[in-house]
Amino acid sequence: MRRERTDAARNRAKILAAAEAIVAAQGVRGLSMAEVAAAAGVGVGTLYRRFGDRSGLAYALIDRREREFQSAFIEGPPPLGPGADPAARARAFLDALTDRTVGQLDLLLMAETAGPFARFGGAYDAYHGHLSMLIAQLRPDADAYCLADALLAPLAAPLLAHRIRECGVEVERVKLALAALLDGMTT
Amino acid sequence: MRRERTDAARNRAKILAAAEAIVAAQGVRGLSMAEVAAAAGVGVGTLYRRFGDRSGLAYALIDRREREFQSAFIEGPPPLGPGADPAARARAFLDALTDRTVGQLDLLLMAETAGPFARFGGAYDAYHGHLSMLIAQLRPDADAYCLADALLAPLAAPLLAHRIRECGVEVERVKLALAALLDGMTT
DNA sequence: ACTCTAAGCGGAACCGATTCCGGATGCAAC
DNA sequence: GTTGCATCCGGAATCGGTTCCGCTTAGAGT
Repeated sequence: MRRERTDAARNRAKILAAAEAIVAAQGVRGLSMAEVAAAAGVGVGTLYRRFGDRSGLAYALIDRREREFQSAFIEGPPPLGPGADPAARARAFLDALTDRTVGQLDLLLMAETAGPFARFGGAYDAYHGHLSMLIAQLRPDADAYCLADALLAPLAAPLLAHRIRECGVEVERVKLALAALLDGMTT
Repeated sequence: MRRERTDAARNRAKILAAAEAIVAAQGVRGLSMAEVAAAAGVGVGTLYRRFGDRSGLAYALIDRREREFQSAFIEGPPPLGPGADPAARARAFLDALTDRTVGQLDLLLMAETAGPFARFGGAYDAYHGHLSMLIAQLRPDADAYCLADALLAPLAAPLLAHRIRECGVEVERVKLALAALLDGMTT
């Protein structure tokens, strides 16, 4: 694994900047690979080598925006970070994850085209690992691995988008329902 | 809403039969709109008028296969159908739904490309309505609507496919985890 | 400074989903 | 049996993601 060539790094930055600008101007719908390439002044091949595919590009944009969230629950202050008791941390984590998911809904919808795991795997695994650790502390006898999936699944972008945008469900209700499940599990 | 024209009905049947045959012969991967149209002896436009898009076609194939499941939990014998207590029905329902989801994984993956709701809405709504009714009986004070979503979400095809195929998780574990959540909710 | 090579580049070509629209056809009314 | 027309049909054209491959270049070694 050697260092990225300087021209490659420059192109990566140009592409991300161009993509960010297009999303800001036209929304996620307008984010076509050809257009991003043209705006960044590179060939489409370059986008694909760098990001794999359209979801990969979306994921890179998301990743950039939430680097700090990822570290907040790993090493930040309580209740998200270490220090609080596991139940409070889990609750805070699910609440925070709900908010950031709602905040990035369009990009997530685009990134999850091929399922949440194709490229989004990295971040999902981080969330899953964190939550299953907390659950294991709460209920050492339970299948923390599967339970973590079950608590994370309701935050899938397509479901949230549908309920919030089409059905008028409030974000708070979603948080409360998850918290209720978590409580039930703890008891 | 008038009756479907006879040539249209005939074409619908030819298309479904051709699609079924292609899936049987080459799997879901080989199911391209152009190929289905050619095999059915119709134009691609006909596929789109009938089924809307690729997911719509996949959904039609699924729907055809599980008509009986849909009625089993509405009017069949207990524990799935009416007669058993709500907790047992909910448990049986989730178990059965898990099995049929795993059984149709490839088609579901194809159908859910644009989120589980674009076209899959009909069936999802049926499941959701049924489960929330049961939950409302168990916990009249809870937000049955959101809780039903939360229990159904872990059965999303992309997640199940990933866990079962890539991570080697057993179907039974998934069922047990869901049952545990349900128990916690009931208590 | 020069050479060599792995890494990177651009954009044409490809592929499959989706749209469009002029022409054909079922069928209900007469 | 004929007519009127809403519905349906076919397939060419479009559109955008993805792949491919011959050319270019950064940068390590000499």
